[in-house]
Amino acid sequence: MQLGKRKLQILQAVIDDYICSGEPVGSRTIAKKYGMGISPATIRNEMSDLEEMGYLHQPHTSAGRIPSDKAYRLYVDKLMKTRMLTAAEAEYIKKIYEQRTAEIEKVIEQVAKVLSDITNYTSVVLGPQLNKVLIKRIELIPVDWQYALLLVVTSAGIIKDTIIRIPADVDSGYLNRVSNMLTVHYRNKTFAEVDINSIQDVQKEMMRQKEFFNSLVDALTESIAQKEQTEVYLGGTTNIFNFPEYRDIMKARAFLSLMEQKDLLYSLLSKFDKKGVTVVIGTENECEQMKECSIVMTTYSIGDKVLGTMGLIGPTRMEYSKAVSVVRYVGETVSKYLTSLFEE
Amino acid sequence: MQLGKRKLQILQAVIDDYICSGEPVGSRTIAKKYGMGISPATIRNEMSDLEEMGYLHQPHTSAGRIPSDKAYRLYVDKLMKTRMLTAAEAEYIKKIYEQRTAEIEKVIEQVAKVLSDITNYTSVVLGPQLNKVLIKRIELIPVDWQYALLLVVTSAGIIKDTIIRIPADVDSGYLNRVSNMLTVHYRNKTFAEVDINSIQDVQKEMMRQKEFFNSLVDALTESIAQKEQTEVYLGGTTNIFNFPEYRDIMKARAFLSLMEQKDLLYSLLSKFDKKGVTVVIGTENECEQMKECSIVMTTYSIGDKVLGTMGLIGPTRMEYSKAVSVVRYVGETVSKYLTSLFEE
DNA sequence: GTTAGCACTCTTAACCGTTGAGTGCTAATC
DNA sequence: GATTAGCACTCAACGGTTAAGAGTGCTAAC
Repeated sequence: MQLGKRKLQILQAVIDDYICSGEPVGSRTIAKKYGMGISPATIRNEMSDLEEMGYLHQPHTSAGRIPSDKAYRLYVDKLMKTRMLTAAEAEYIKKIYEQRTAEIEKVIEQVAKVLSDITNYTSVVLGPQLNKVLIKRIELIPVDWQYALLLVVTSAGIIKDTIIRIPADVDSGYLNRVSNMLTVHYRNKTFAEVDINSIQDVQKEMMRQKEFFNSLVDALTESIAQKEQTEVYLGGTTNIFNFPEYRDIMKARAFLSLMEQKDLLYSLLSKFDKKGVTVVIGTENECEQMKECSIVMTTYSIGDKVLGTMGLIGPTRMEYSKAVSVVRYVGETVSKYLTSLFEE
Repeated sequence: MQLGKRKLQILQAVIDDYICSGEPVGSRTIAKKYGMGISPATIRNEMSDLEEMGYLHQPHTSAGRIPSDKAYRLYVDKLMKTRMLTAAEAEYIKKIYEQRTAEIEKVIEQVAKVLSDITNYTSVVLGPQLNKVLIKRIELIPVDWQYALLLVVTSAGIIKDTIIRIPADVDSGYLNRVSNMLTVHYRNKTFAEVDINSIQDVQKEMMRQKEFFNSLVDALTESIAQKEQTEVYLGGTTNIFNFPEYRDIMKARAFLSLMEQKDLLYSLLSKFDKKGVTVVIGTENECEQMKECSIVMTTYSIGDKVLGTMGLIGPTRMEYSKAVSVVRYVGETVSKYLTSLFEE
């Protein structure tokens, strides 16, 4: 069976209505609200066809219809009208850049807040992925006789700092020499290329403090691993309570528990690293607990290096047009902002 | 009317039972479970007295009794048996110190997680309050031609770092001189003493870069303000769903929204800065939204300088003995750990 | 002072008819 | 042949009634 123009119109009407009401949509409602000069009976016939084709389904015999994930997919790909941001939205988004901070983490944090505030969905932003940036300088700064600060400056302006213990008999001249050596060695490499073997090369050159070098290696590798894992910023997690489908305590709980599992979120979202906006609808999600949610995601970058992922999570009956336009706009402007900050 | 020994026994039985069941406790239950050789009828009489005295109340005529906040207060102050930690609990708490990190924030984060995991309540830990530590050194480290890292090393080993913009014509020698000057000026002062006026003294000495100095002042003051406000670490926020009294979606939502308001939490909890464990029960809370919750809090310190606050939030029918013993133990051991790390 | 007995209260769960929204089918209409 | 009015049918939701159960308070006996 073909999807004629009228079927598409009706499908769109059902989706639009369901997205905003959350209640199954009946033929009468469509005839009245989206009146296109046909009677409820005709609409019923069409809807029956649409159900057979897998675009709609009924929760029970005497209820209206609900769009399936397949319908949302069609909607997002073909039917949806791209929506412009309102002036108020654009204005609100500017908040991100107002503080003019040079710390990428602060920007990201603000992005999470703004995304969820504007859309009333839950926002997730992954921190910059270190494996995609280049190391520019490594520095060891003595803090006191016991500790030093290990500073890694990258091409994205990200400064990864860890405090490490230093042996008592190490002086700042020595730390300086080590810093220089590390910098020479790793300049313009990625974190992935910083492997232990190559560090042992350096170690050979600097036999004097074997033990110290080991702890340095530990700190470097651990700090990379750590950062890679868990930098997940959330916004508006309690927004989920706005949706009647989450009135059920068990569902709300499952959702919020999922949001607490940062590592799971990270592994789910870090996959989407292609540019542009990606929409994952309900059962398209691989993760079992997300089968009733949709994700609208994009990436952010400095220049053309993709740094991380940002997006929205909500029920499958999401206002896709709004979500997509907001996510796209924020993703693009954040990338521009970061590029202007860090790209020479 | 006096609280005789038997009344206390009965009150304790009601509290114990209610804490673990969450259901109003009837006279029969007490006679059976906590049998002290008296009949339900006698217990009824005693309970009636206890109600008159304000220790118990009934949700409705034909229901059992529920302890009032006054009863919990008595329980916590007099009745409660101090409980030892189990071996498993003590073992689990060791996790905090295993990573042997020298970063206080990492420790705090781990504390929040461990507290909530062990107790199944929601944990709140306030980050170290900068106004209580002494500045040891201020350093400006050039990152690239545009940015420098402003590093403040304190007596608590806390390193506050902010990236600031520097003018193009500033060289590293100049930054060094400024660092030294700031360090000399502020060594052994608290953040509260770093005020703009005194900074302007320094500015006079360093007229060459007025503009730069202003941005430095901004960065310093803002970074202090920022840190003071919002360093709140949470653990186990969804634990609240374990309690039947939070089956009600509106209650759960109110609780979780409260937990999202970090600044409110901060202002609520930062008041408790005396040593030892503090318990605030239900309506004893000043904050309206917390009138149905209890807080069990303590402080953590380095040496004898109190740094911050940590604790648990749960329903008023909290397992106080467990909560208090866990919070006390964690507070003490964390303080010891931090002291061993940072105190010379 | 304590307790058995009993009437009373109030919540909770189950049951059941009613209502209303919405469908699918059929037959008439355009 | 597509469209539509009409109608019987289905099913969730709502409200009212009832029965069960938990617990009390009171009274009278121990």
